[in-house]
Amino acid sequence: MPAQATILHADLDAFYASVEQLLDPTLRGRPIAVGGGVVLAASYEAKRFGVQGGMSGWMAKRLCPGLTFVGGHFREYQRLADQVMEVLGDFTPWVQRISIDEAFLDVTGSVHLFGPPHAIGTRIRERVRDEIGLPISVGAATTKHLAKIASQVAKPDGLVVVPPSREREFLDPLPVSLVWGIGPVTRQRLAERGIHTIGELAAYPDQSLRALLGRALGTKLAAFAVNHDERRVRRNGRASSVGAQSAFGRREPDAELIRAVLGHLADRVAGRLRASGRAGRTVTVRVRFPPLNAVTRSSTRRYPVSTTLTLTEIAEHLVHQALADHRDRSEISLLAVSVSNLVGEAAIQLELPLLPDDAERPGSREAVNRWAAERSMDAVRERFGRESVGYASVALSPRQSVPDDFRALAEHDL
DNA sequence: TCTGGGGTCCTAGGACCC
DNA sequence: TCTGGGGTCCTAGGACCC
Repeated sequence: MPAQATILHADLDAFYASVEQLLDPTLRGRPIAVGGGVVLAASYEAKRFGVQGGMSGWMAKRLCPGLTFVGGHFREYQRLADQVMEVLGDFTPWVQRISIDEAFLDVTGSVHLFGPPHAIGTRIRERVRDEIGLPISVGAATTKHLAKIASQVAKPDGLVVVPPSREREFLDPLPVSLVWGIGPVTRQRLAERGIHTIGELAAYPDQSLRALLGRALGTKLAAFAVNHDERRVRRNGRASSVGAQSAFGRREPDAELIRAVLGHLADRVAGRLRASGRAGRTVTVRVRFPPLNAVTRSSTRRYPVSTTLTLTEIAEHLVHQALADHRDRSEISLLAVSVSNLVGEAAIQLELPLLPDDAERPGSREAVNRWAAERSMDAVRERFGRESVGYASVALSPRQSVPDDFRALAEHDL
């Protein structure tokens, strides 16, 4: 029984951009960005100029005048990433995919088949390069967290193995921002205390850390500092919430706009819920007021929701509530709808007495009608495509909106 | 020319129950 | 007839991740 686990973190490099360069050889070696109005991904050649994901297109162009924007081949991203995950699965059944382009592998039991961590990492990188044509970085260590840091250090296109005896030596000089869970706000808060490196973080008293960052994060970081970290690689579970959002620039929040956008969002969300046989009791909306302040309103229902019409009505009510609380704001720039507190099919199909006609109550005539109408619409769409029937997609500055195929990449399994 | 979209987890206060 | 403590659920906001 091995006392120590061996965990790998495999992470495709500048994934979307690498796929574009794979598909079109004339793009190789050049600074490119996937996207347009906003940068969804940048190649390493572009990153050298400071171009980053999430950045607006004009800003990226200003940093890197030679930048080429390419339209996304979103289906290809999914297909190629799935192929990579299959390769990973050849080395161990213990693969935890954490996003489209990265995964943890527990290879503790694979060492007798494939050799030490360094050999496994090397073999994975060769196979992904030879069989799929993409660069991938790999980190290896005794915990997930450390393996992930190692792969970040390995990038681009590298392999870093942290031997168990040299963990402190490896970690201490690294910036705290490499620690999972430390973002800009926490990094700033730590910097104000003179903490910049992981070594300095480790030396900081646990109590003070908790006082500074709150119980959960403080405890987590304290545990991390002494390497008492979560190391179990779980296989992937199901999502616990489903949502959709749409940004549309500054608009006056008139009732018509709100109904149109929410109808569209609710359609996406409820459609995915029905497709996976789930429904959720809590409906949350988010309203963003320019430039970036957002408020949320939520409502937990007695019965789980999965029809577009019901979800739209609830969301509309919540949005109007939020707007009423912020009458001073004359414009909004984003609406979001999400459903949580999910339950499975069995819990949805409750038979209840058919008394008052409440659209949210399972078994009521109205609920059955809605459900049936939308299920038949789902069926038509399945055969003839999403656009064939149903809620007209909202014609809001279409150049700003992101294609459905791109949205699908970010969806978690329901 | 301002900043996309899909998620998870934590905190804090209040309601309510035992 | 005042007080207490714990647990659970809900709501709103926020940090963070990819």
